[in-house]
Amino acid sequence: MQYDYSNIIEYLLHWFDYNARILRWRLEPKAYYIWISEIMLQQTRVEAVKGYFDRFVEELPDIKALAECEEEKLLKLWEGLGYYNRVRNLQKAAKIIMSDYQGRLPNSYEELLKLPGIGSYTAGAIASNVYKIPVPSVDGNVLRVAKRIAGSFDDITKASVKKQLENDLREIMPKDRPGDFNQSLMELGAVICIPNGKPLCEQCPVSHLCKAHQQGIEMKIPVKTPKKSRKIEHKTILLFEYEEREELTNKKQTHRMLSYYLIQKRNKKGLLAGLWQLPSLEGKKTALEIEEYISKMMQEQQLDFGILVEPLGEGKHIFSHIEWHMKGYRIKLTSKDDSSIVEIKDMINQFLLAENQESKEVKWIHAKELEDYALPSAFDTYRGYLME
DNA sequence: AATCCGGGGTT
DNA sequence: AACCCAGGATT
Repeated sequence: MQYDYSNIIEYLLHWFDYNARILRWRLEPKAYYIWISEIMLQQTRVEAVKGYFDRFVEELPDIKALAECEEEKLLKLWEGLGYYNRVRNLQKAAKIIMSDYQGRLPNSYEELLKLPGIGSYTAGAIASNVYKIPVPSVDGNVLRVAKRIAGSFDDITKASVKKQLENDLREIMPKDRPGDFNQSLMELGAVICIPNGKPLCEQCPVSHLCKAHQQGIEMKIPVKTPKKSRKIEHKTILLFEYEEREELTNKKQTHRMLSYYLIQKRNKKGLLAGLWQLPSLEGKKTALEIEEYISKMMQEQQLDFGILVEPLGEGKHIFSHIEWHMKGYRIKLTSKDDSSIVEIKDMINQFLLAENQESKEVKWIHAKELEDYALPSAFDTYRGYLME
């Protein structure tokens, strides 16, 4: 054992009894709720999860409902939470649970670990909280808290350091309240022994046992190797628009114009997998390049449409590991003859295929229909240009 | 062991 | 602008 943490248990549990935040999955700690919350909480703050959790379990109240949910609806429920593989794995696991585990979450650490989306942290969290199994669940909070208490300069980005801590904690888990002990470590990390800024050691129930506090080196721990800098990608966002005349029976108006916009399904793998996007091109194109591009394409498709290219300004979106620097254009298509929107749609589809992009589903929608499709916030700069 | 995968709040 | 978050899967 590298460090003996057994002295902190009683203080942390007592502190937790009086200071635990009130969270829905704590009030009603069903296996399904614990599972869903733990997946949502991966790399995501409690405050961000609350609303998503309530909506999710209302729409999908049990494992069966989750297993049977349409992917489109699932992604919409997850839209904005990020790391979308989490929700795909959630459903994969739900299907496995329905077919192999009689619809109930497995009740051992090892079996939980086999399910997609469940690693050592989540398996420990479910096992200890739902089934009272004395196993640790080590996340970023626990690593920070533990290393400060031990006064250790171990690099917590190393997998070996996490494994060592898991082993040390496994030996001293309180048999009566393993779940509460795990939660108390995380709660302390989230509220007192915080990641950004100075920890609130005056309020800490274990400051008298904390090596970092004794030596005044709280801010020097934990040690982490810096992350790789973000890569910058330049993109051109295309807002294809087409107006159609809608006849009205209304006496005051005989008709009105309705706008269609083009959205496109993203690849099944990679960034924002399976979500929708506005069609885009690599690099920042000029308006002239866009016009030439489409003219050429119309010739090849032997269709003649009027086009109007309007610059929509620049936008930026920052992911954790990539930056998108975007330039947008509205491309308004106007019919010169009786050609239907079907032909235009085909033309655009061909256009996108011809540009050596993967074959992706495209859809013409009204602005209002956007609420049915998961269009991530990376496109917020241009979302506002969609009008009814 | 590195790299990929979001989005938003803090400092 | 940099850092981090109730991490896991893939390479």
